[in-house]
Amino acid sequence: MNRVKDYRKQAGLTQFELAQKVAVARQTINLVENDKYNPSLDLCLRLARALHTDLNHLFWEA
Amino acid sequence: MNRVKDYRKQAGLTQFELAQKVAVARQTINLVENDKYNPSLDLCLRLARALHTDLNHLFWEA
DNA sequence: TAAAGATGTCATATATATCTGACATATTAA
DNA sequence: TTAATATGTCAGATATATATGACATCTTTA
Repeated sequence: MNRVKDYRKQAGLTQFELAQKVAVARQTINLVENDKYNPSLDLCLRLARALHTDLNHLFWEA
Repeated sequence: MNRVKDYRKQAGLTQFELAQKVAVARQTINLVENDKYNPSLDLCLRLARALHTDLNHLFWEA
């Protein structure tokens, strides 16, 4: 239950546009948003920067 | 340049003990601490919980 | 000292993240 | 309604995270 989709929509980006920003395939964004797998830390960092937030906001639940 | 080693030492754990807590091999902890590769988000989350901290403290640099 | 424990590293094997290409459906715009 | 765009998903291929076993070095303790 990460917050990638929320932050992406708030940024007005499509899955494809976000994928380009972080240099992965669109399918990868789709799978991450739907918790279909487990992204690498490096991808998580790129997502957080592309969405102007940080790791905790995207992926941490207290 | 993550902070896993700092938090592990502060917790008084060896690489082997931390590895057991998060259910990976000792070598995996060693490689993560020395930035030899790119752990999965799931492992990052387990490390953060085992070390009583969060993703940003372990892996985020402003 | 010597022995035990901790760490760094290698080589090989396996599981899985990620890619490419494709197609179906849903949503939005002409 | 049609055309274009966005999303969800599948199958097959490749790259890489992680495991296992082993060994060397360094540090700590008996």
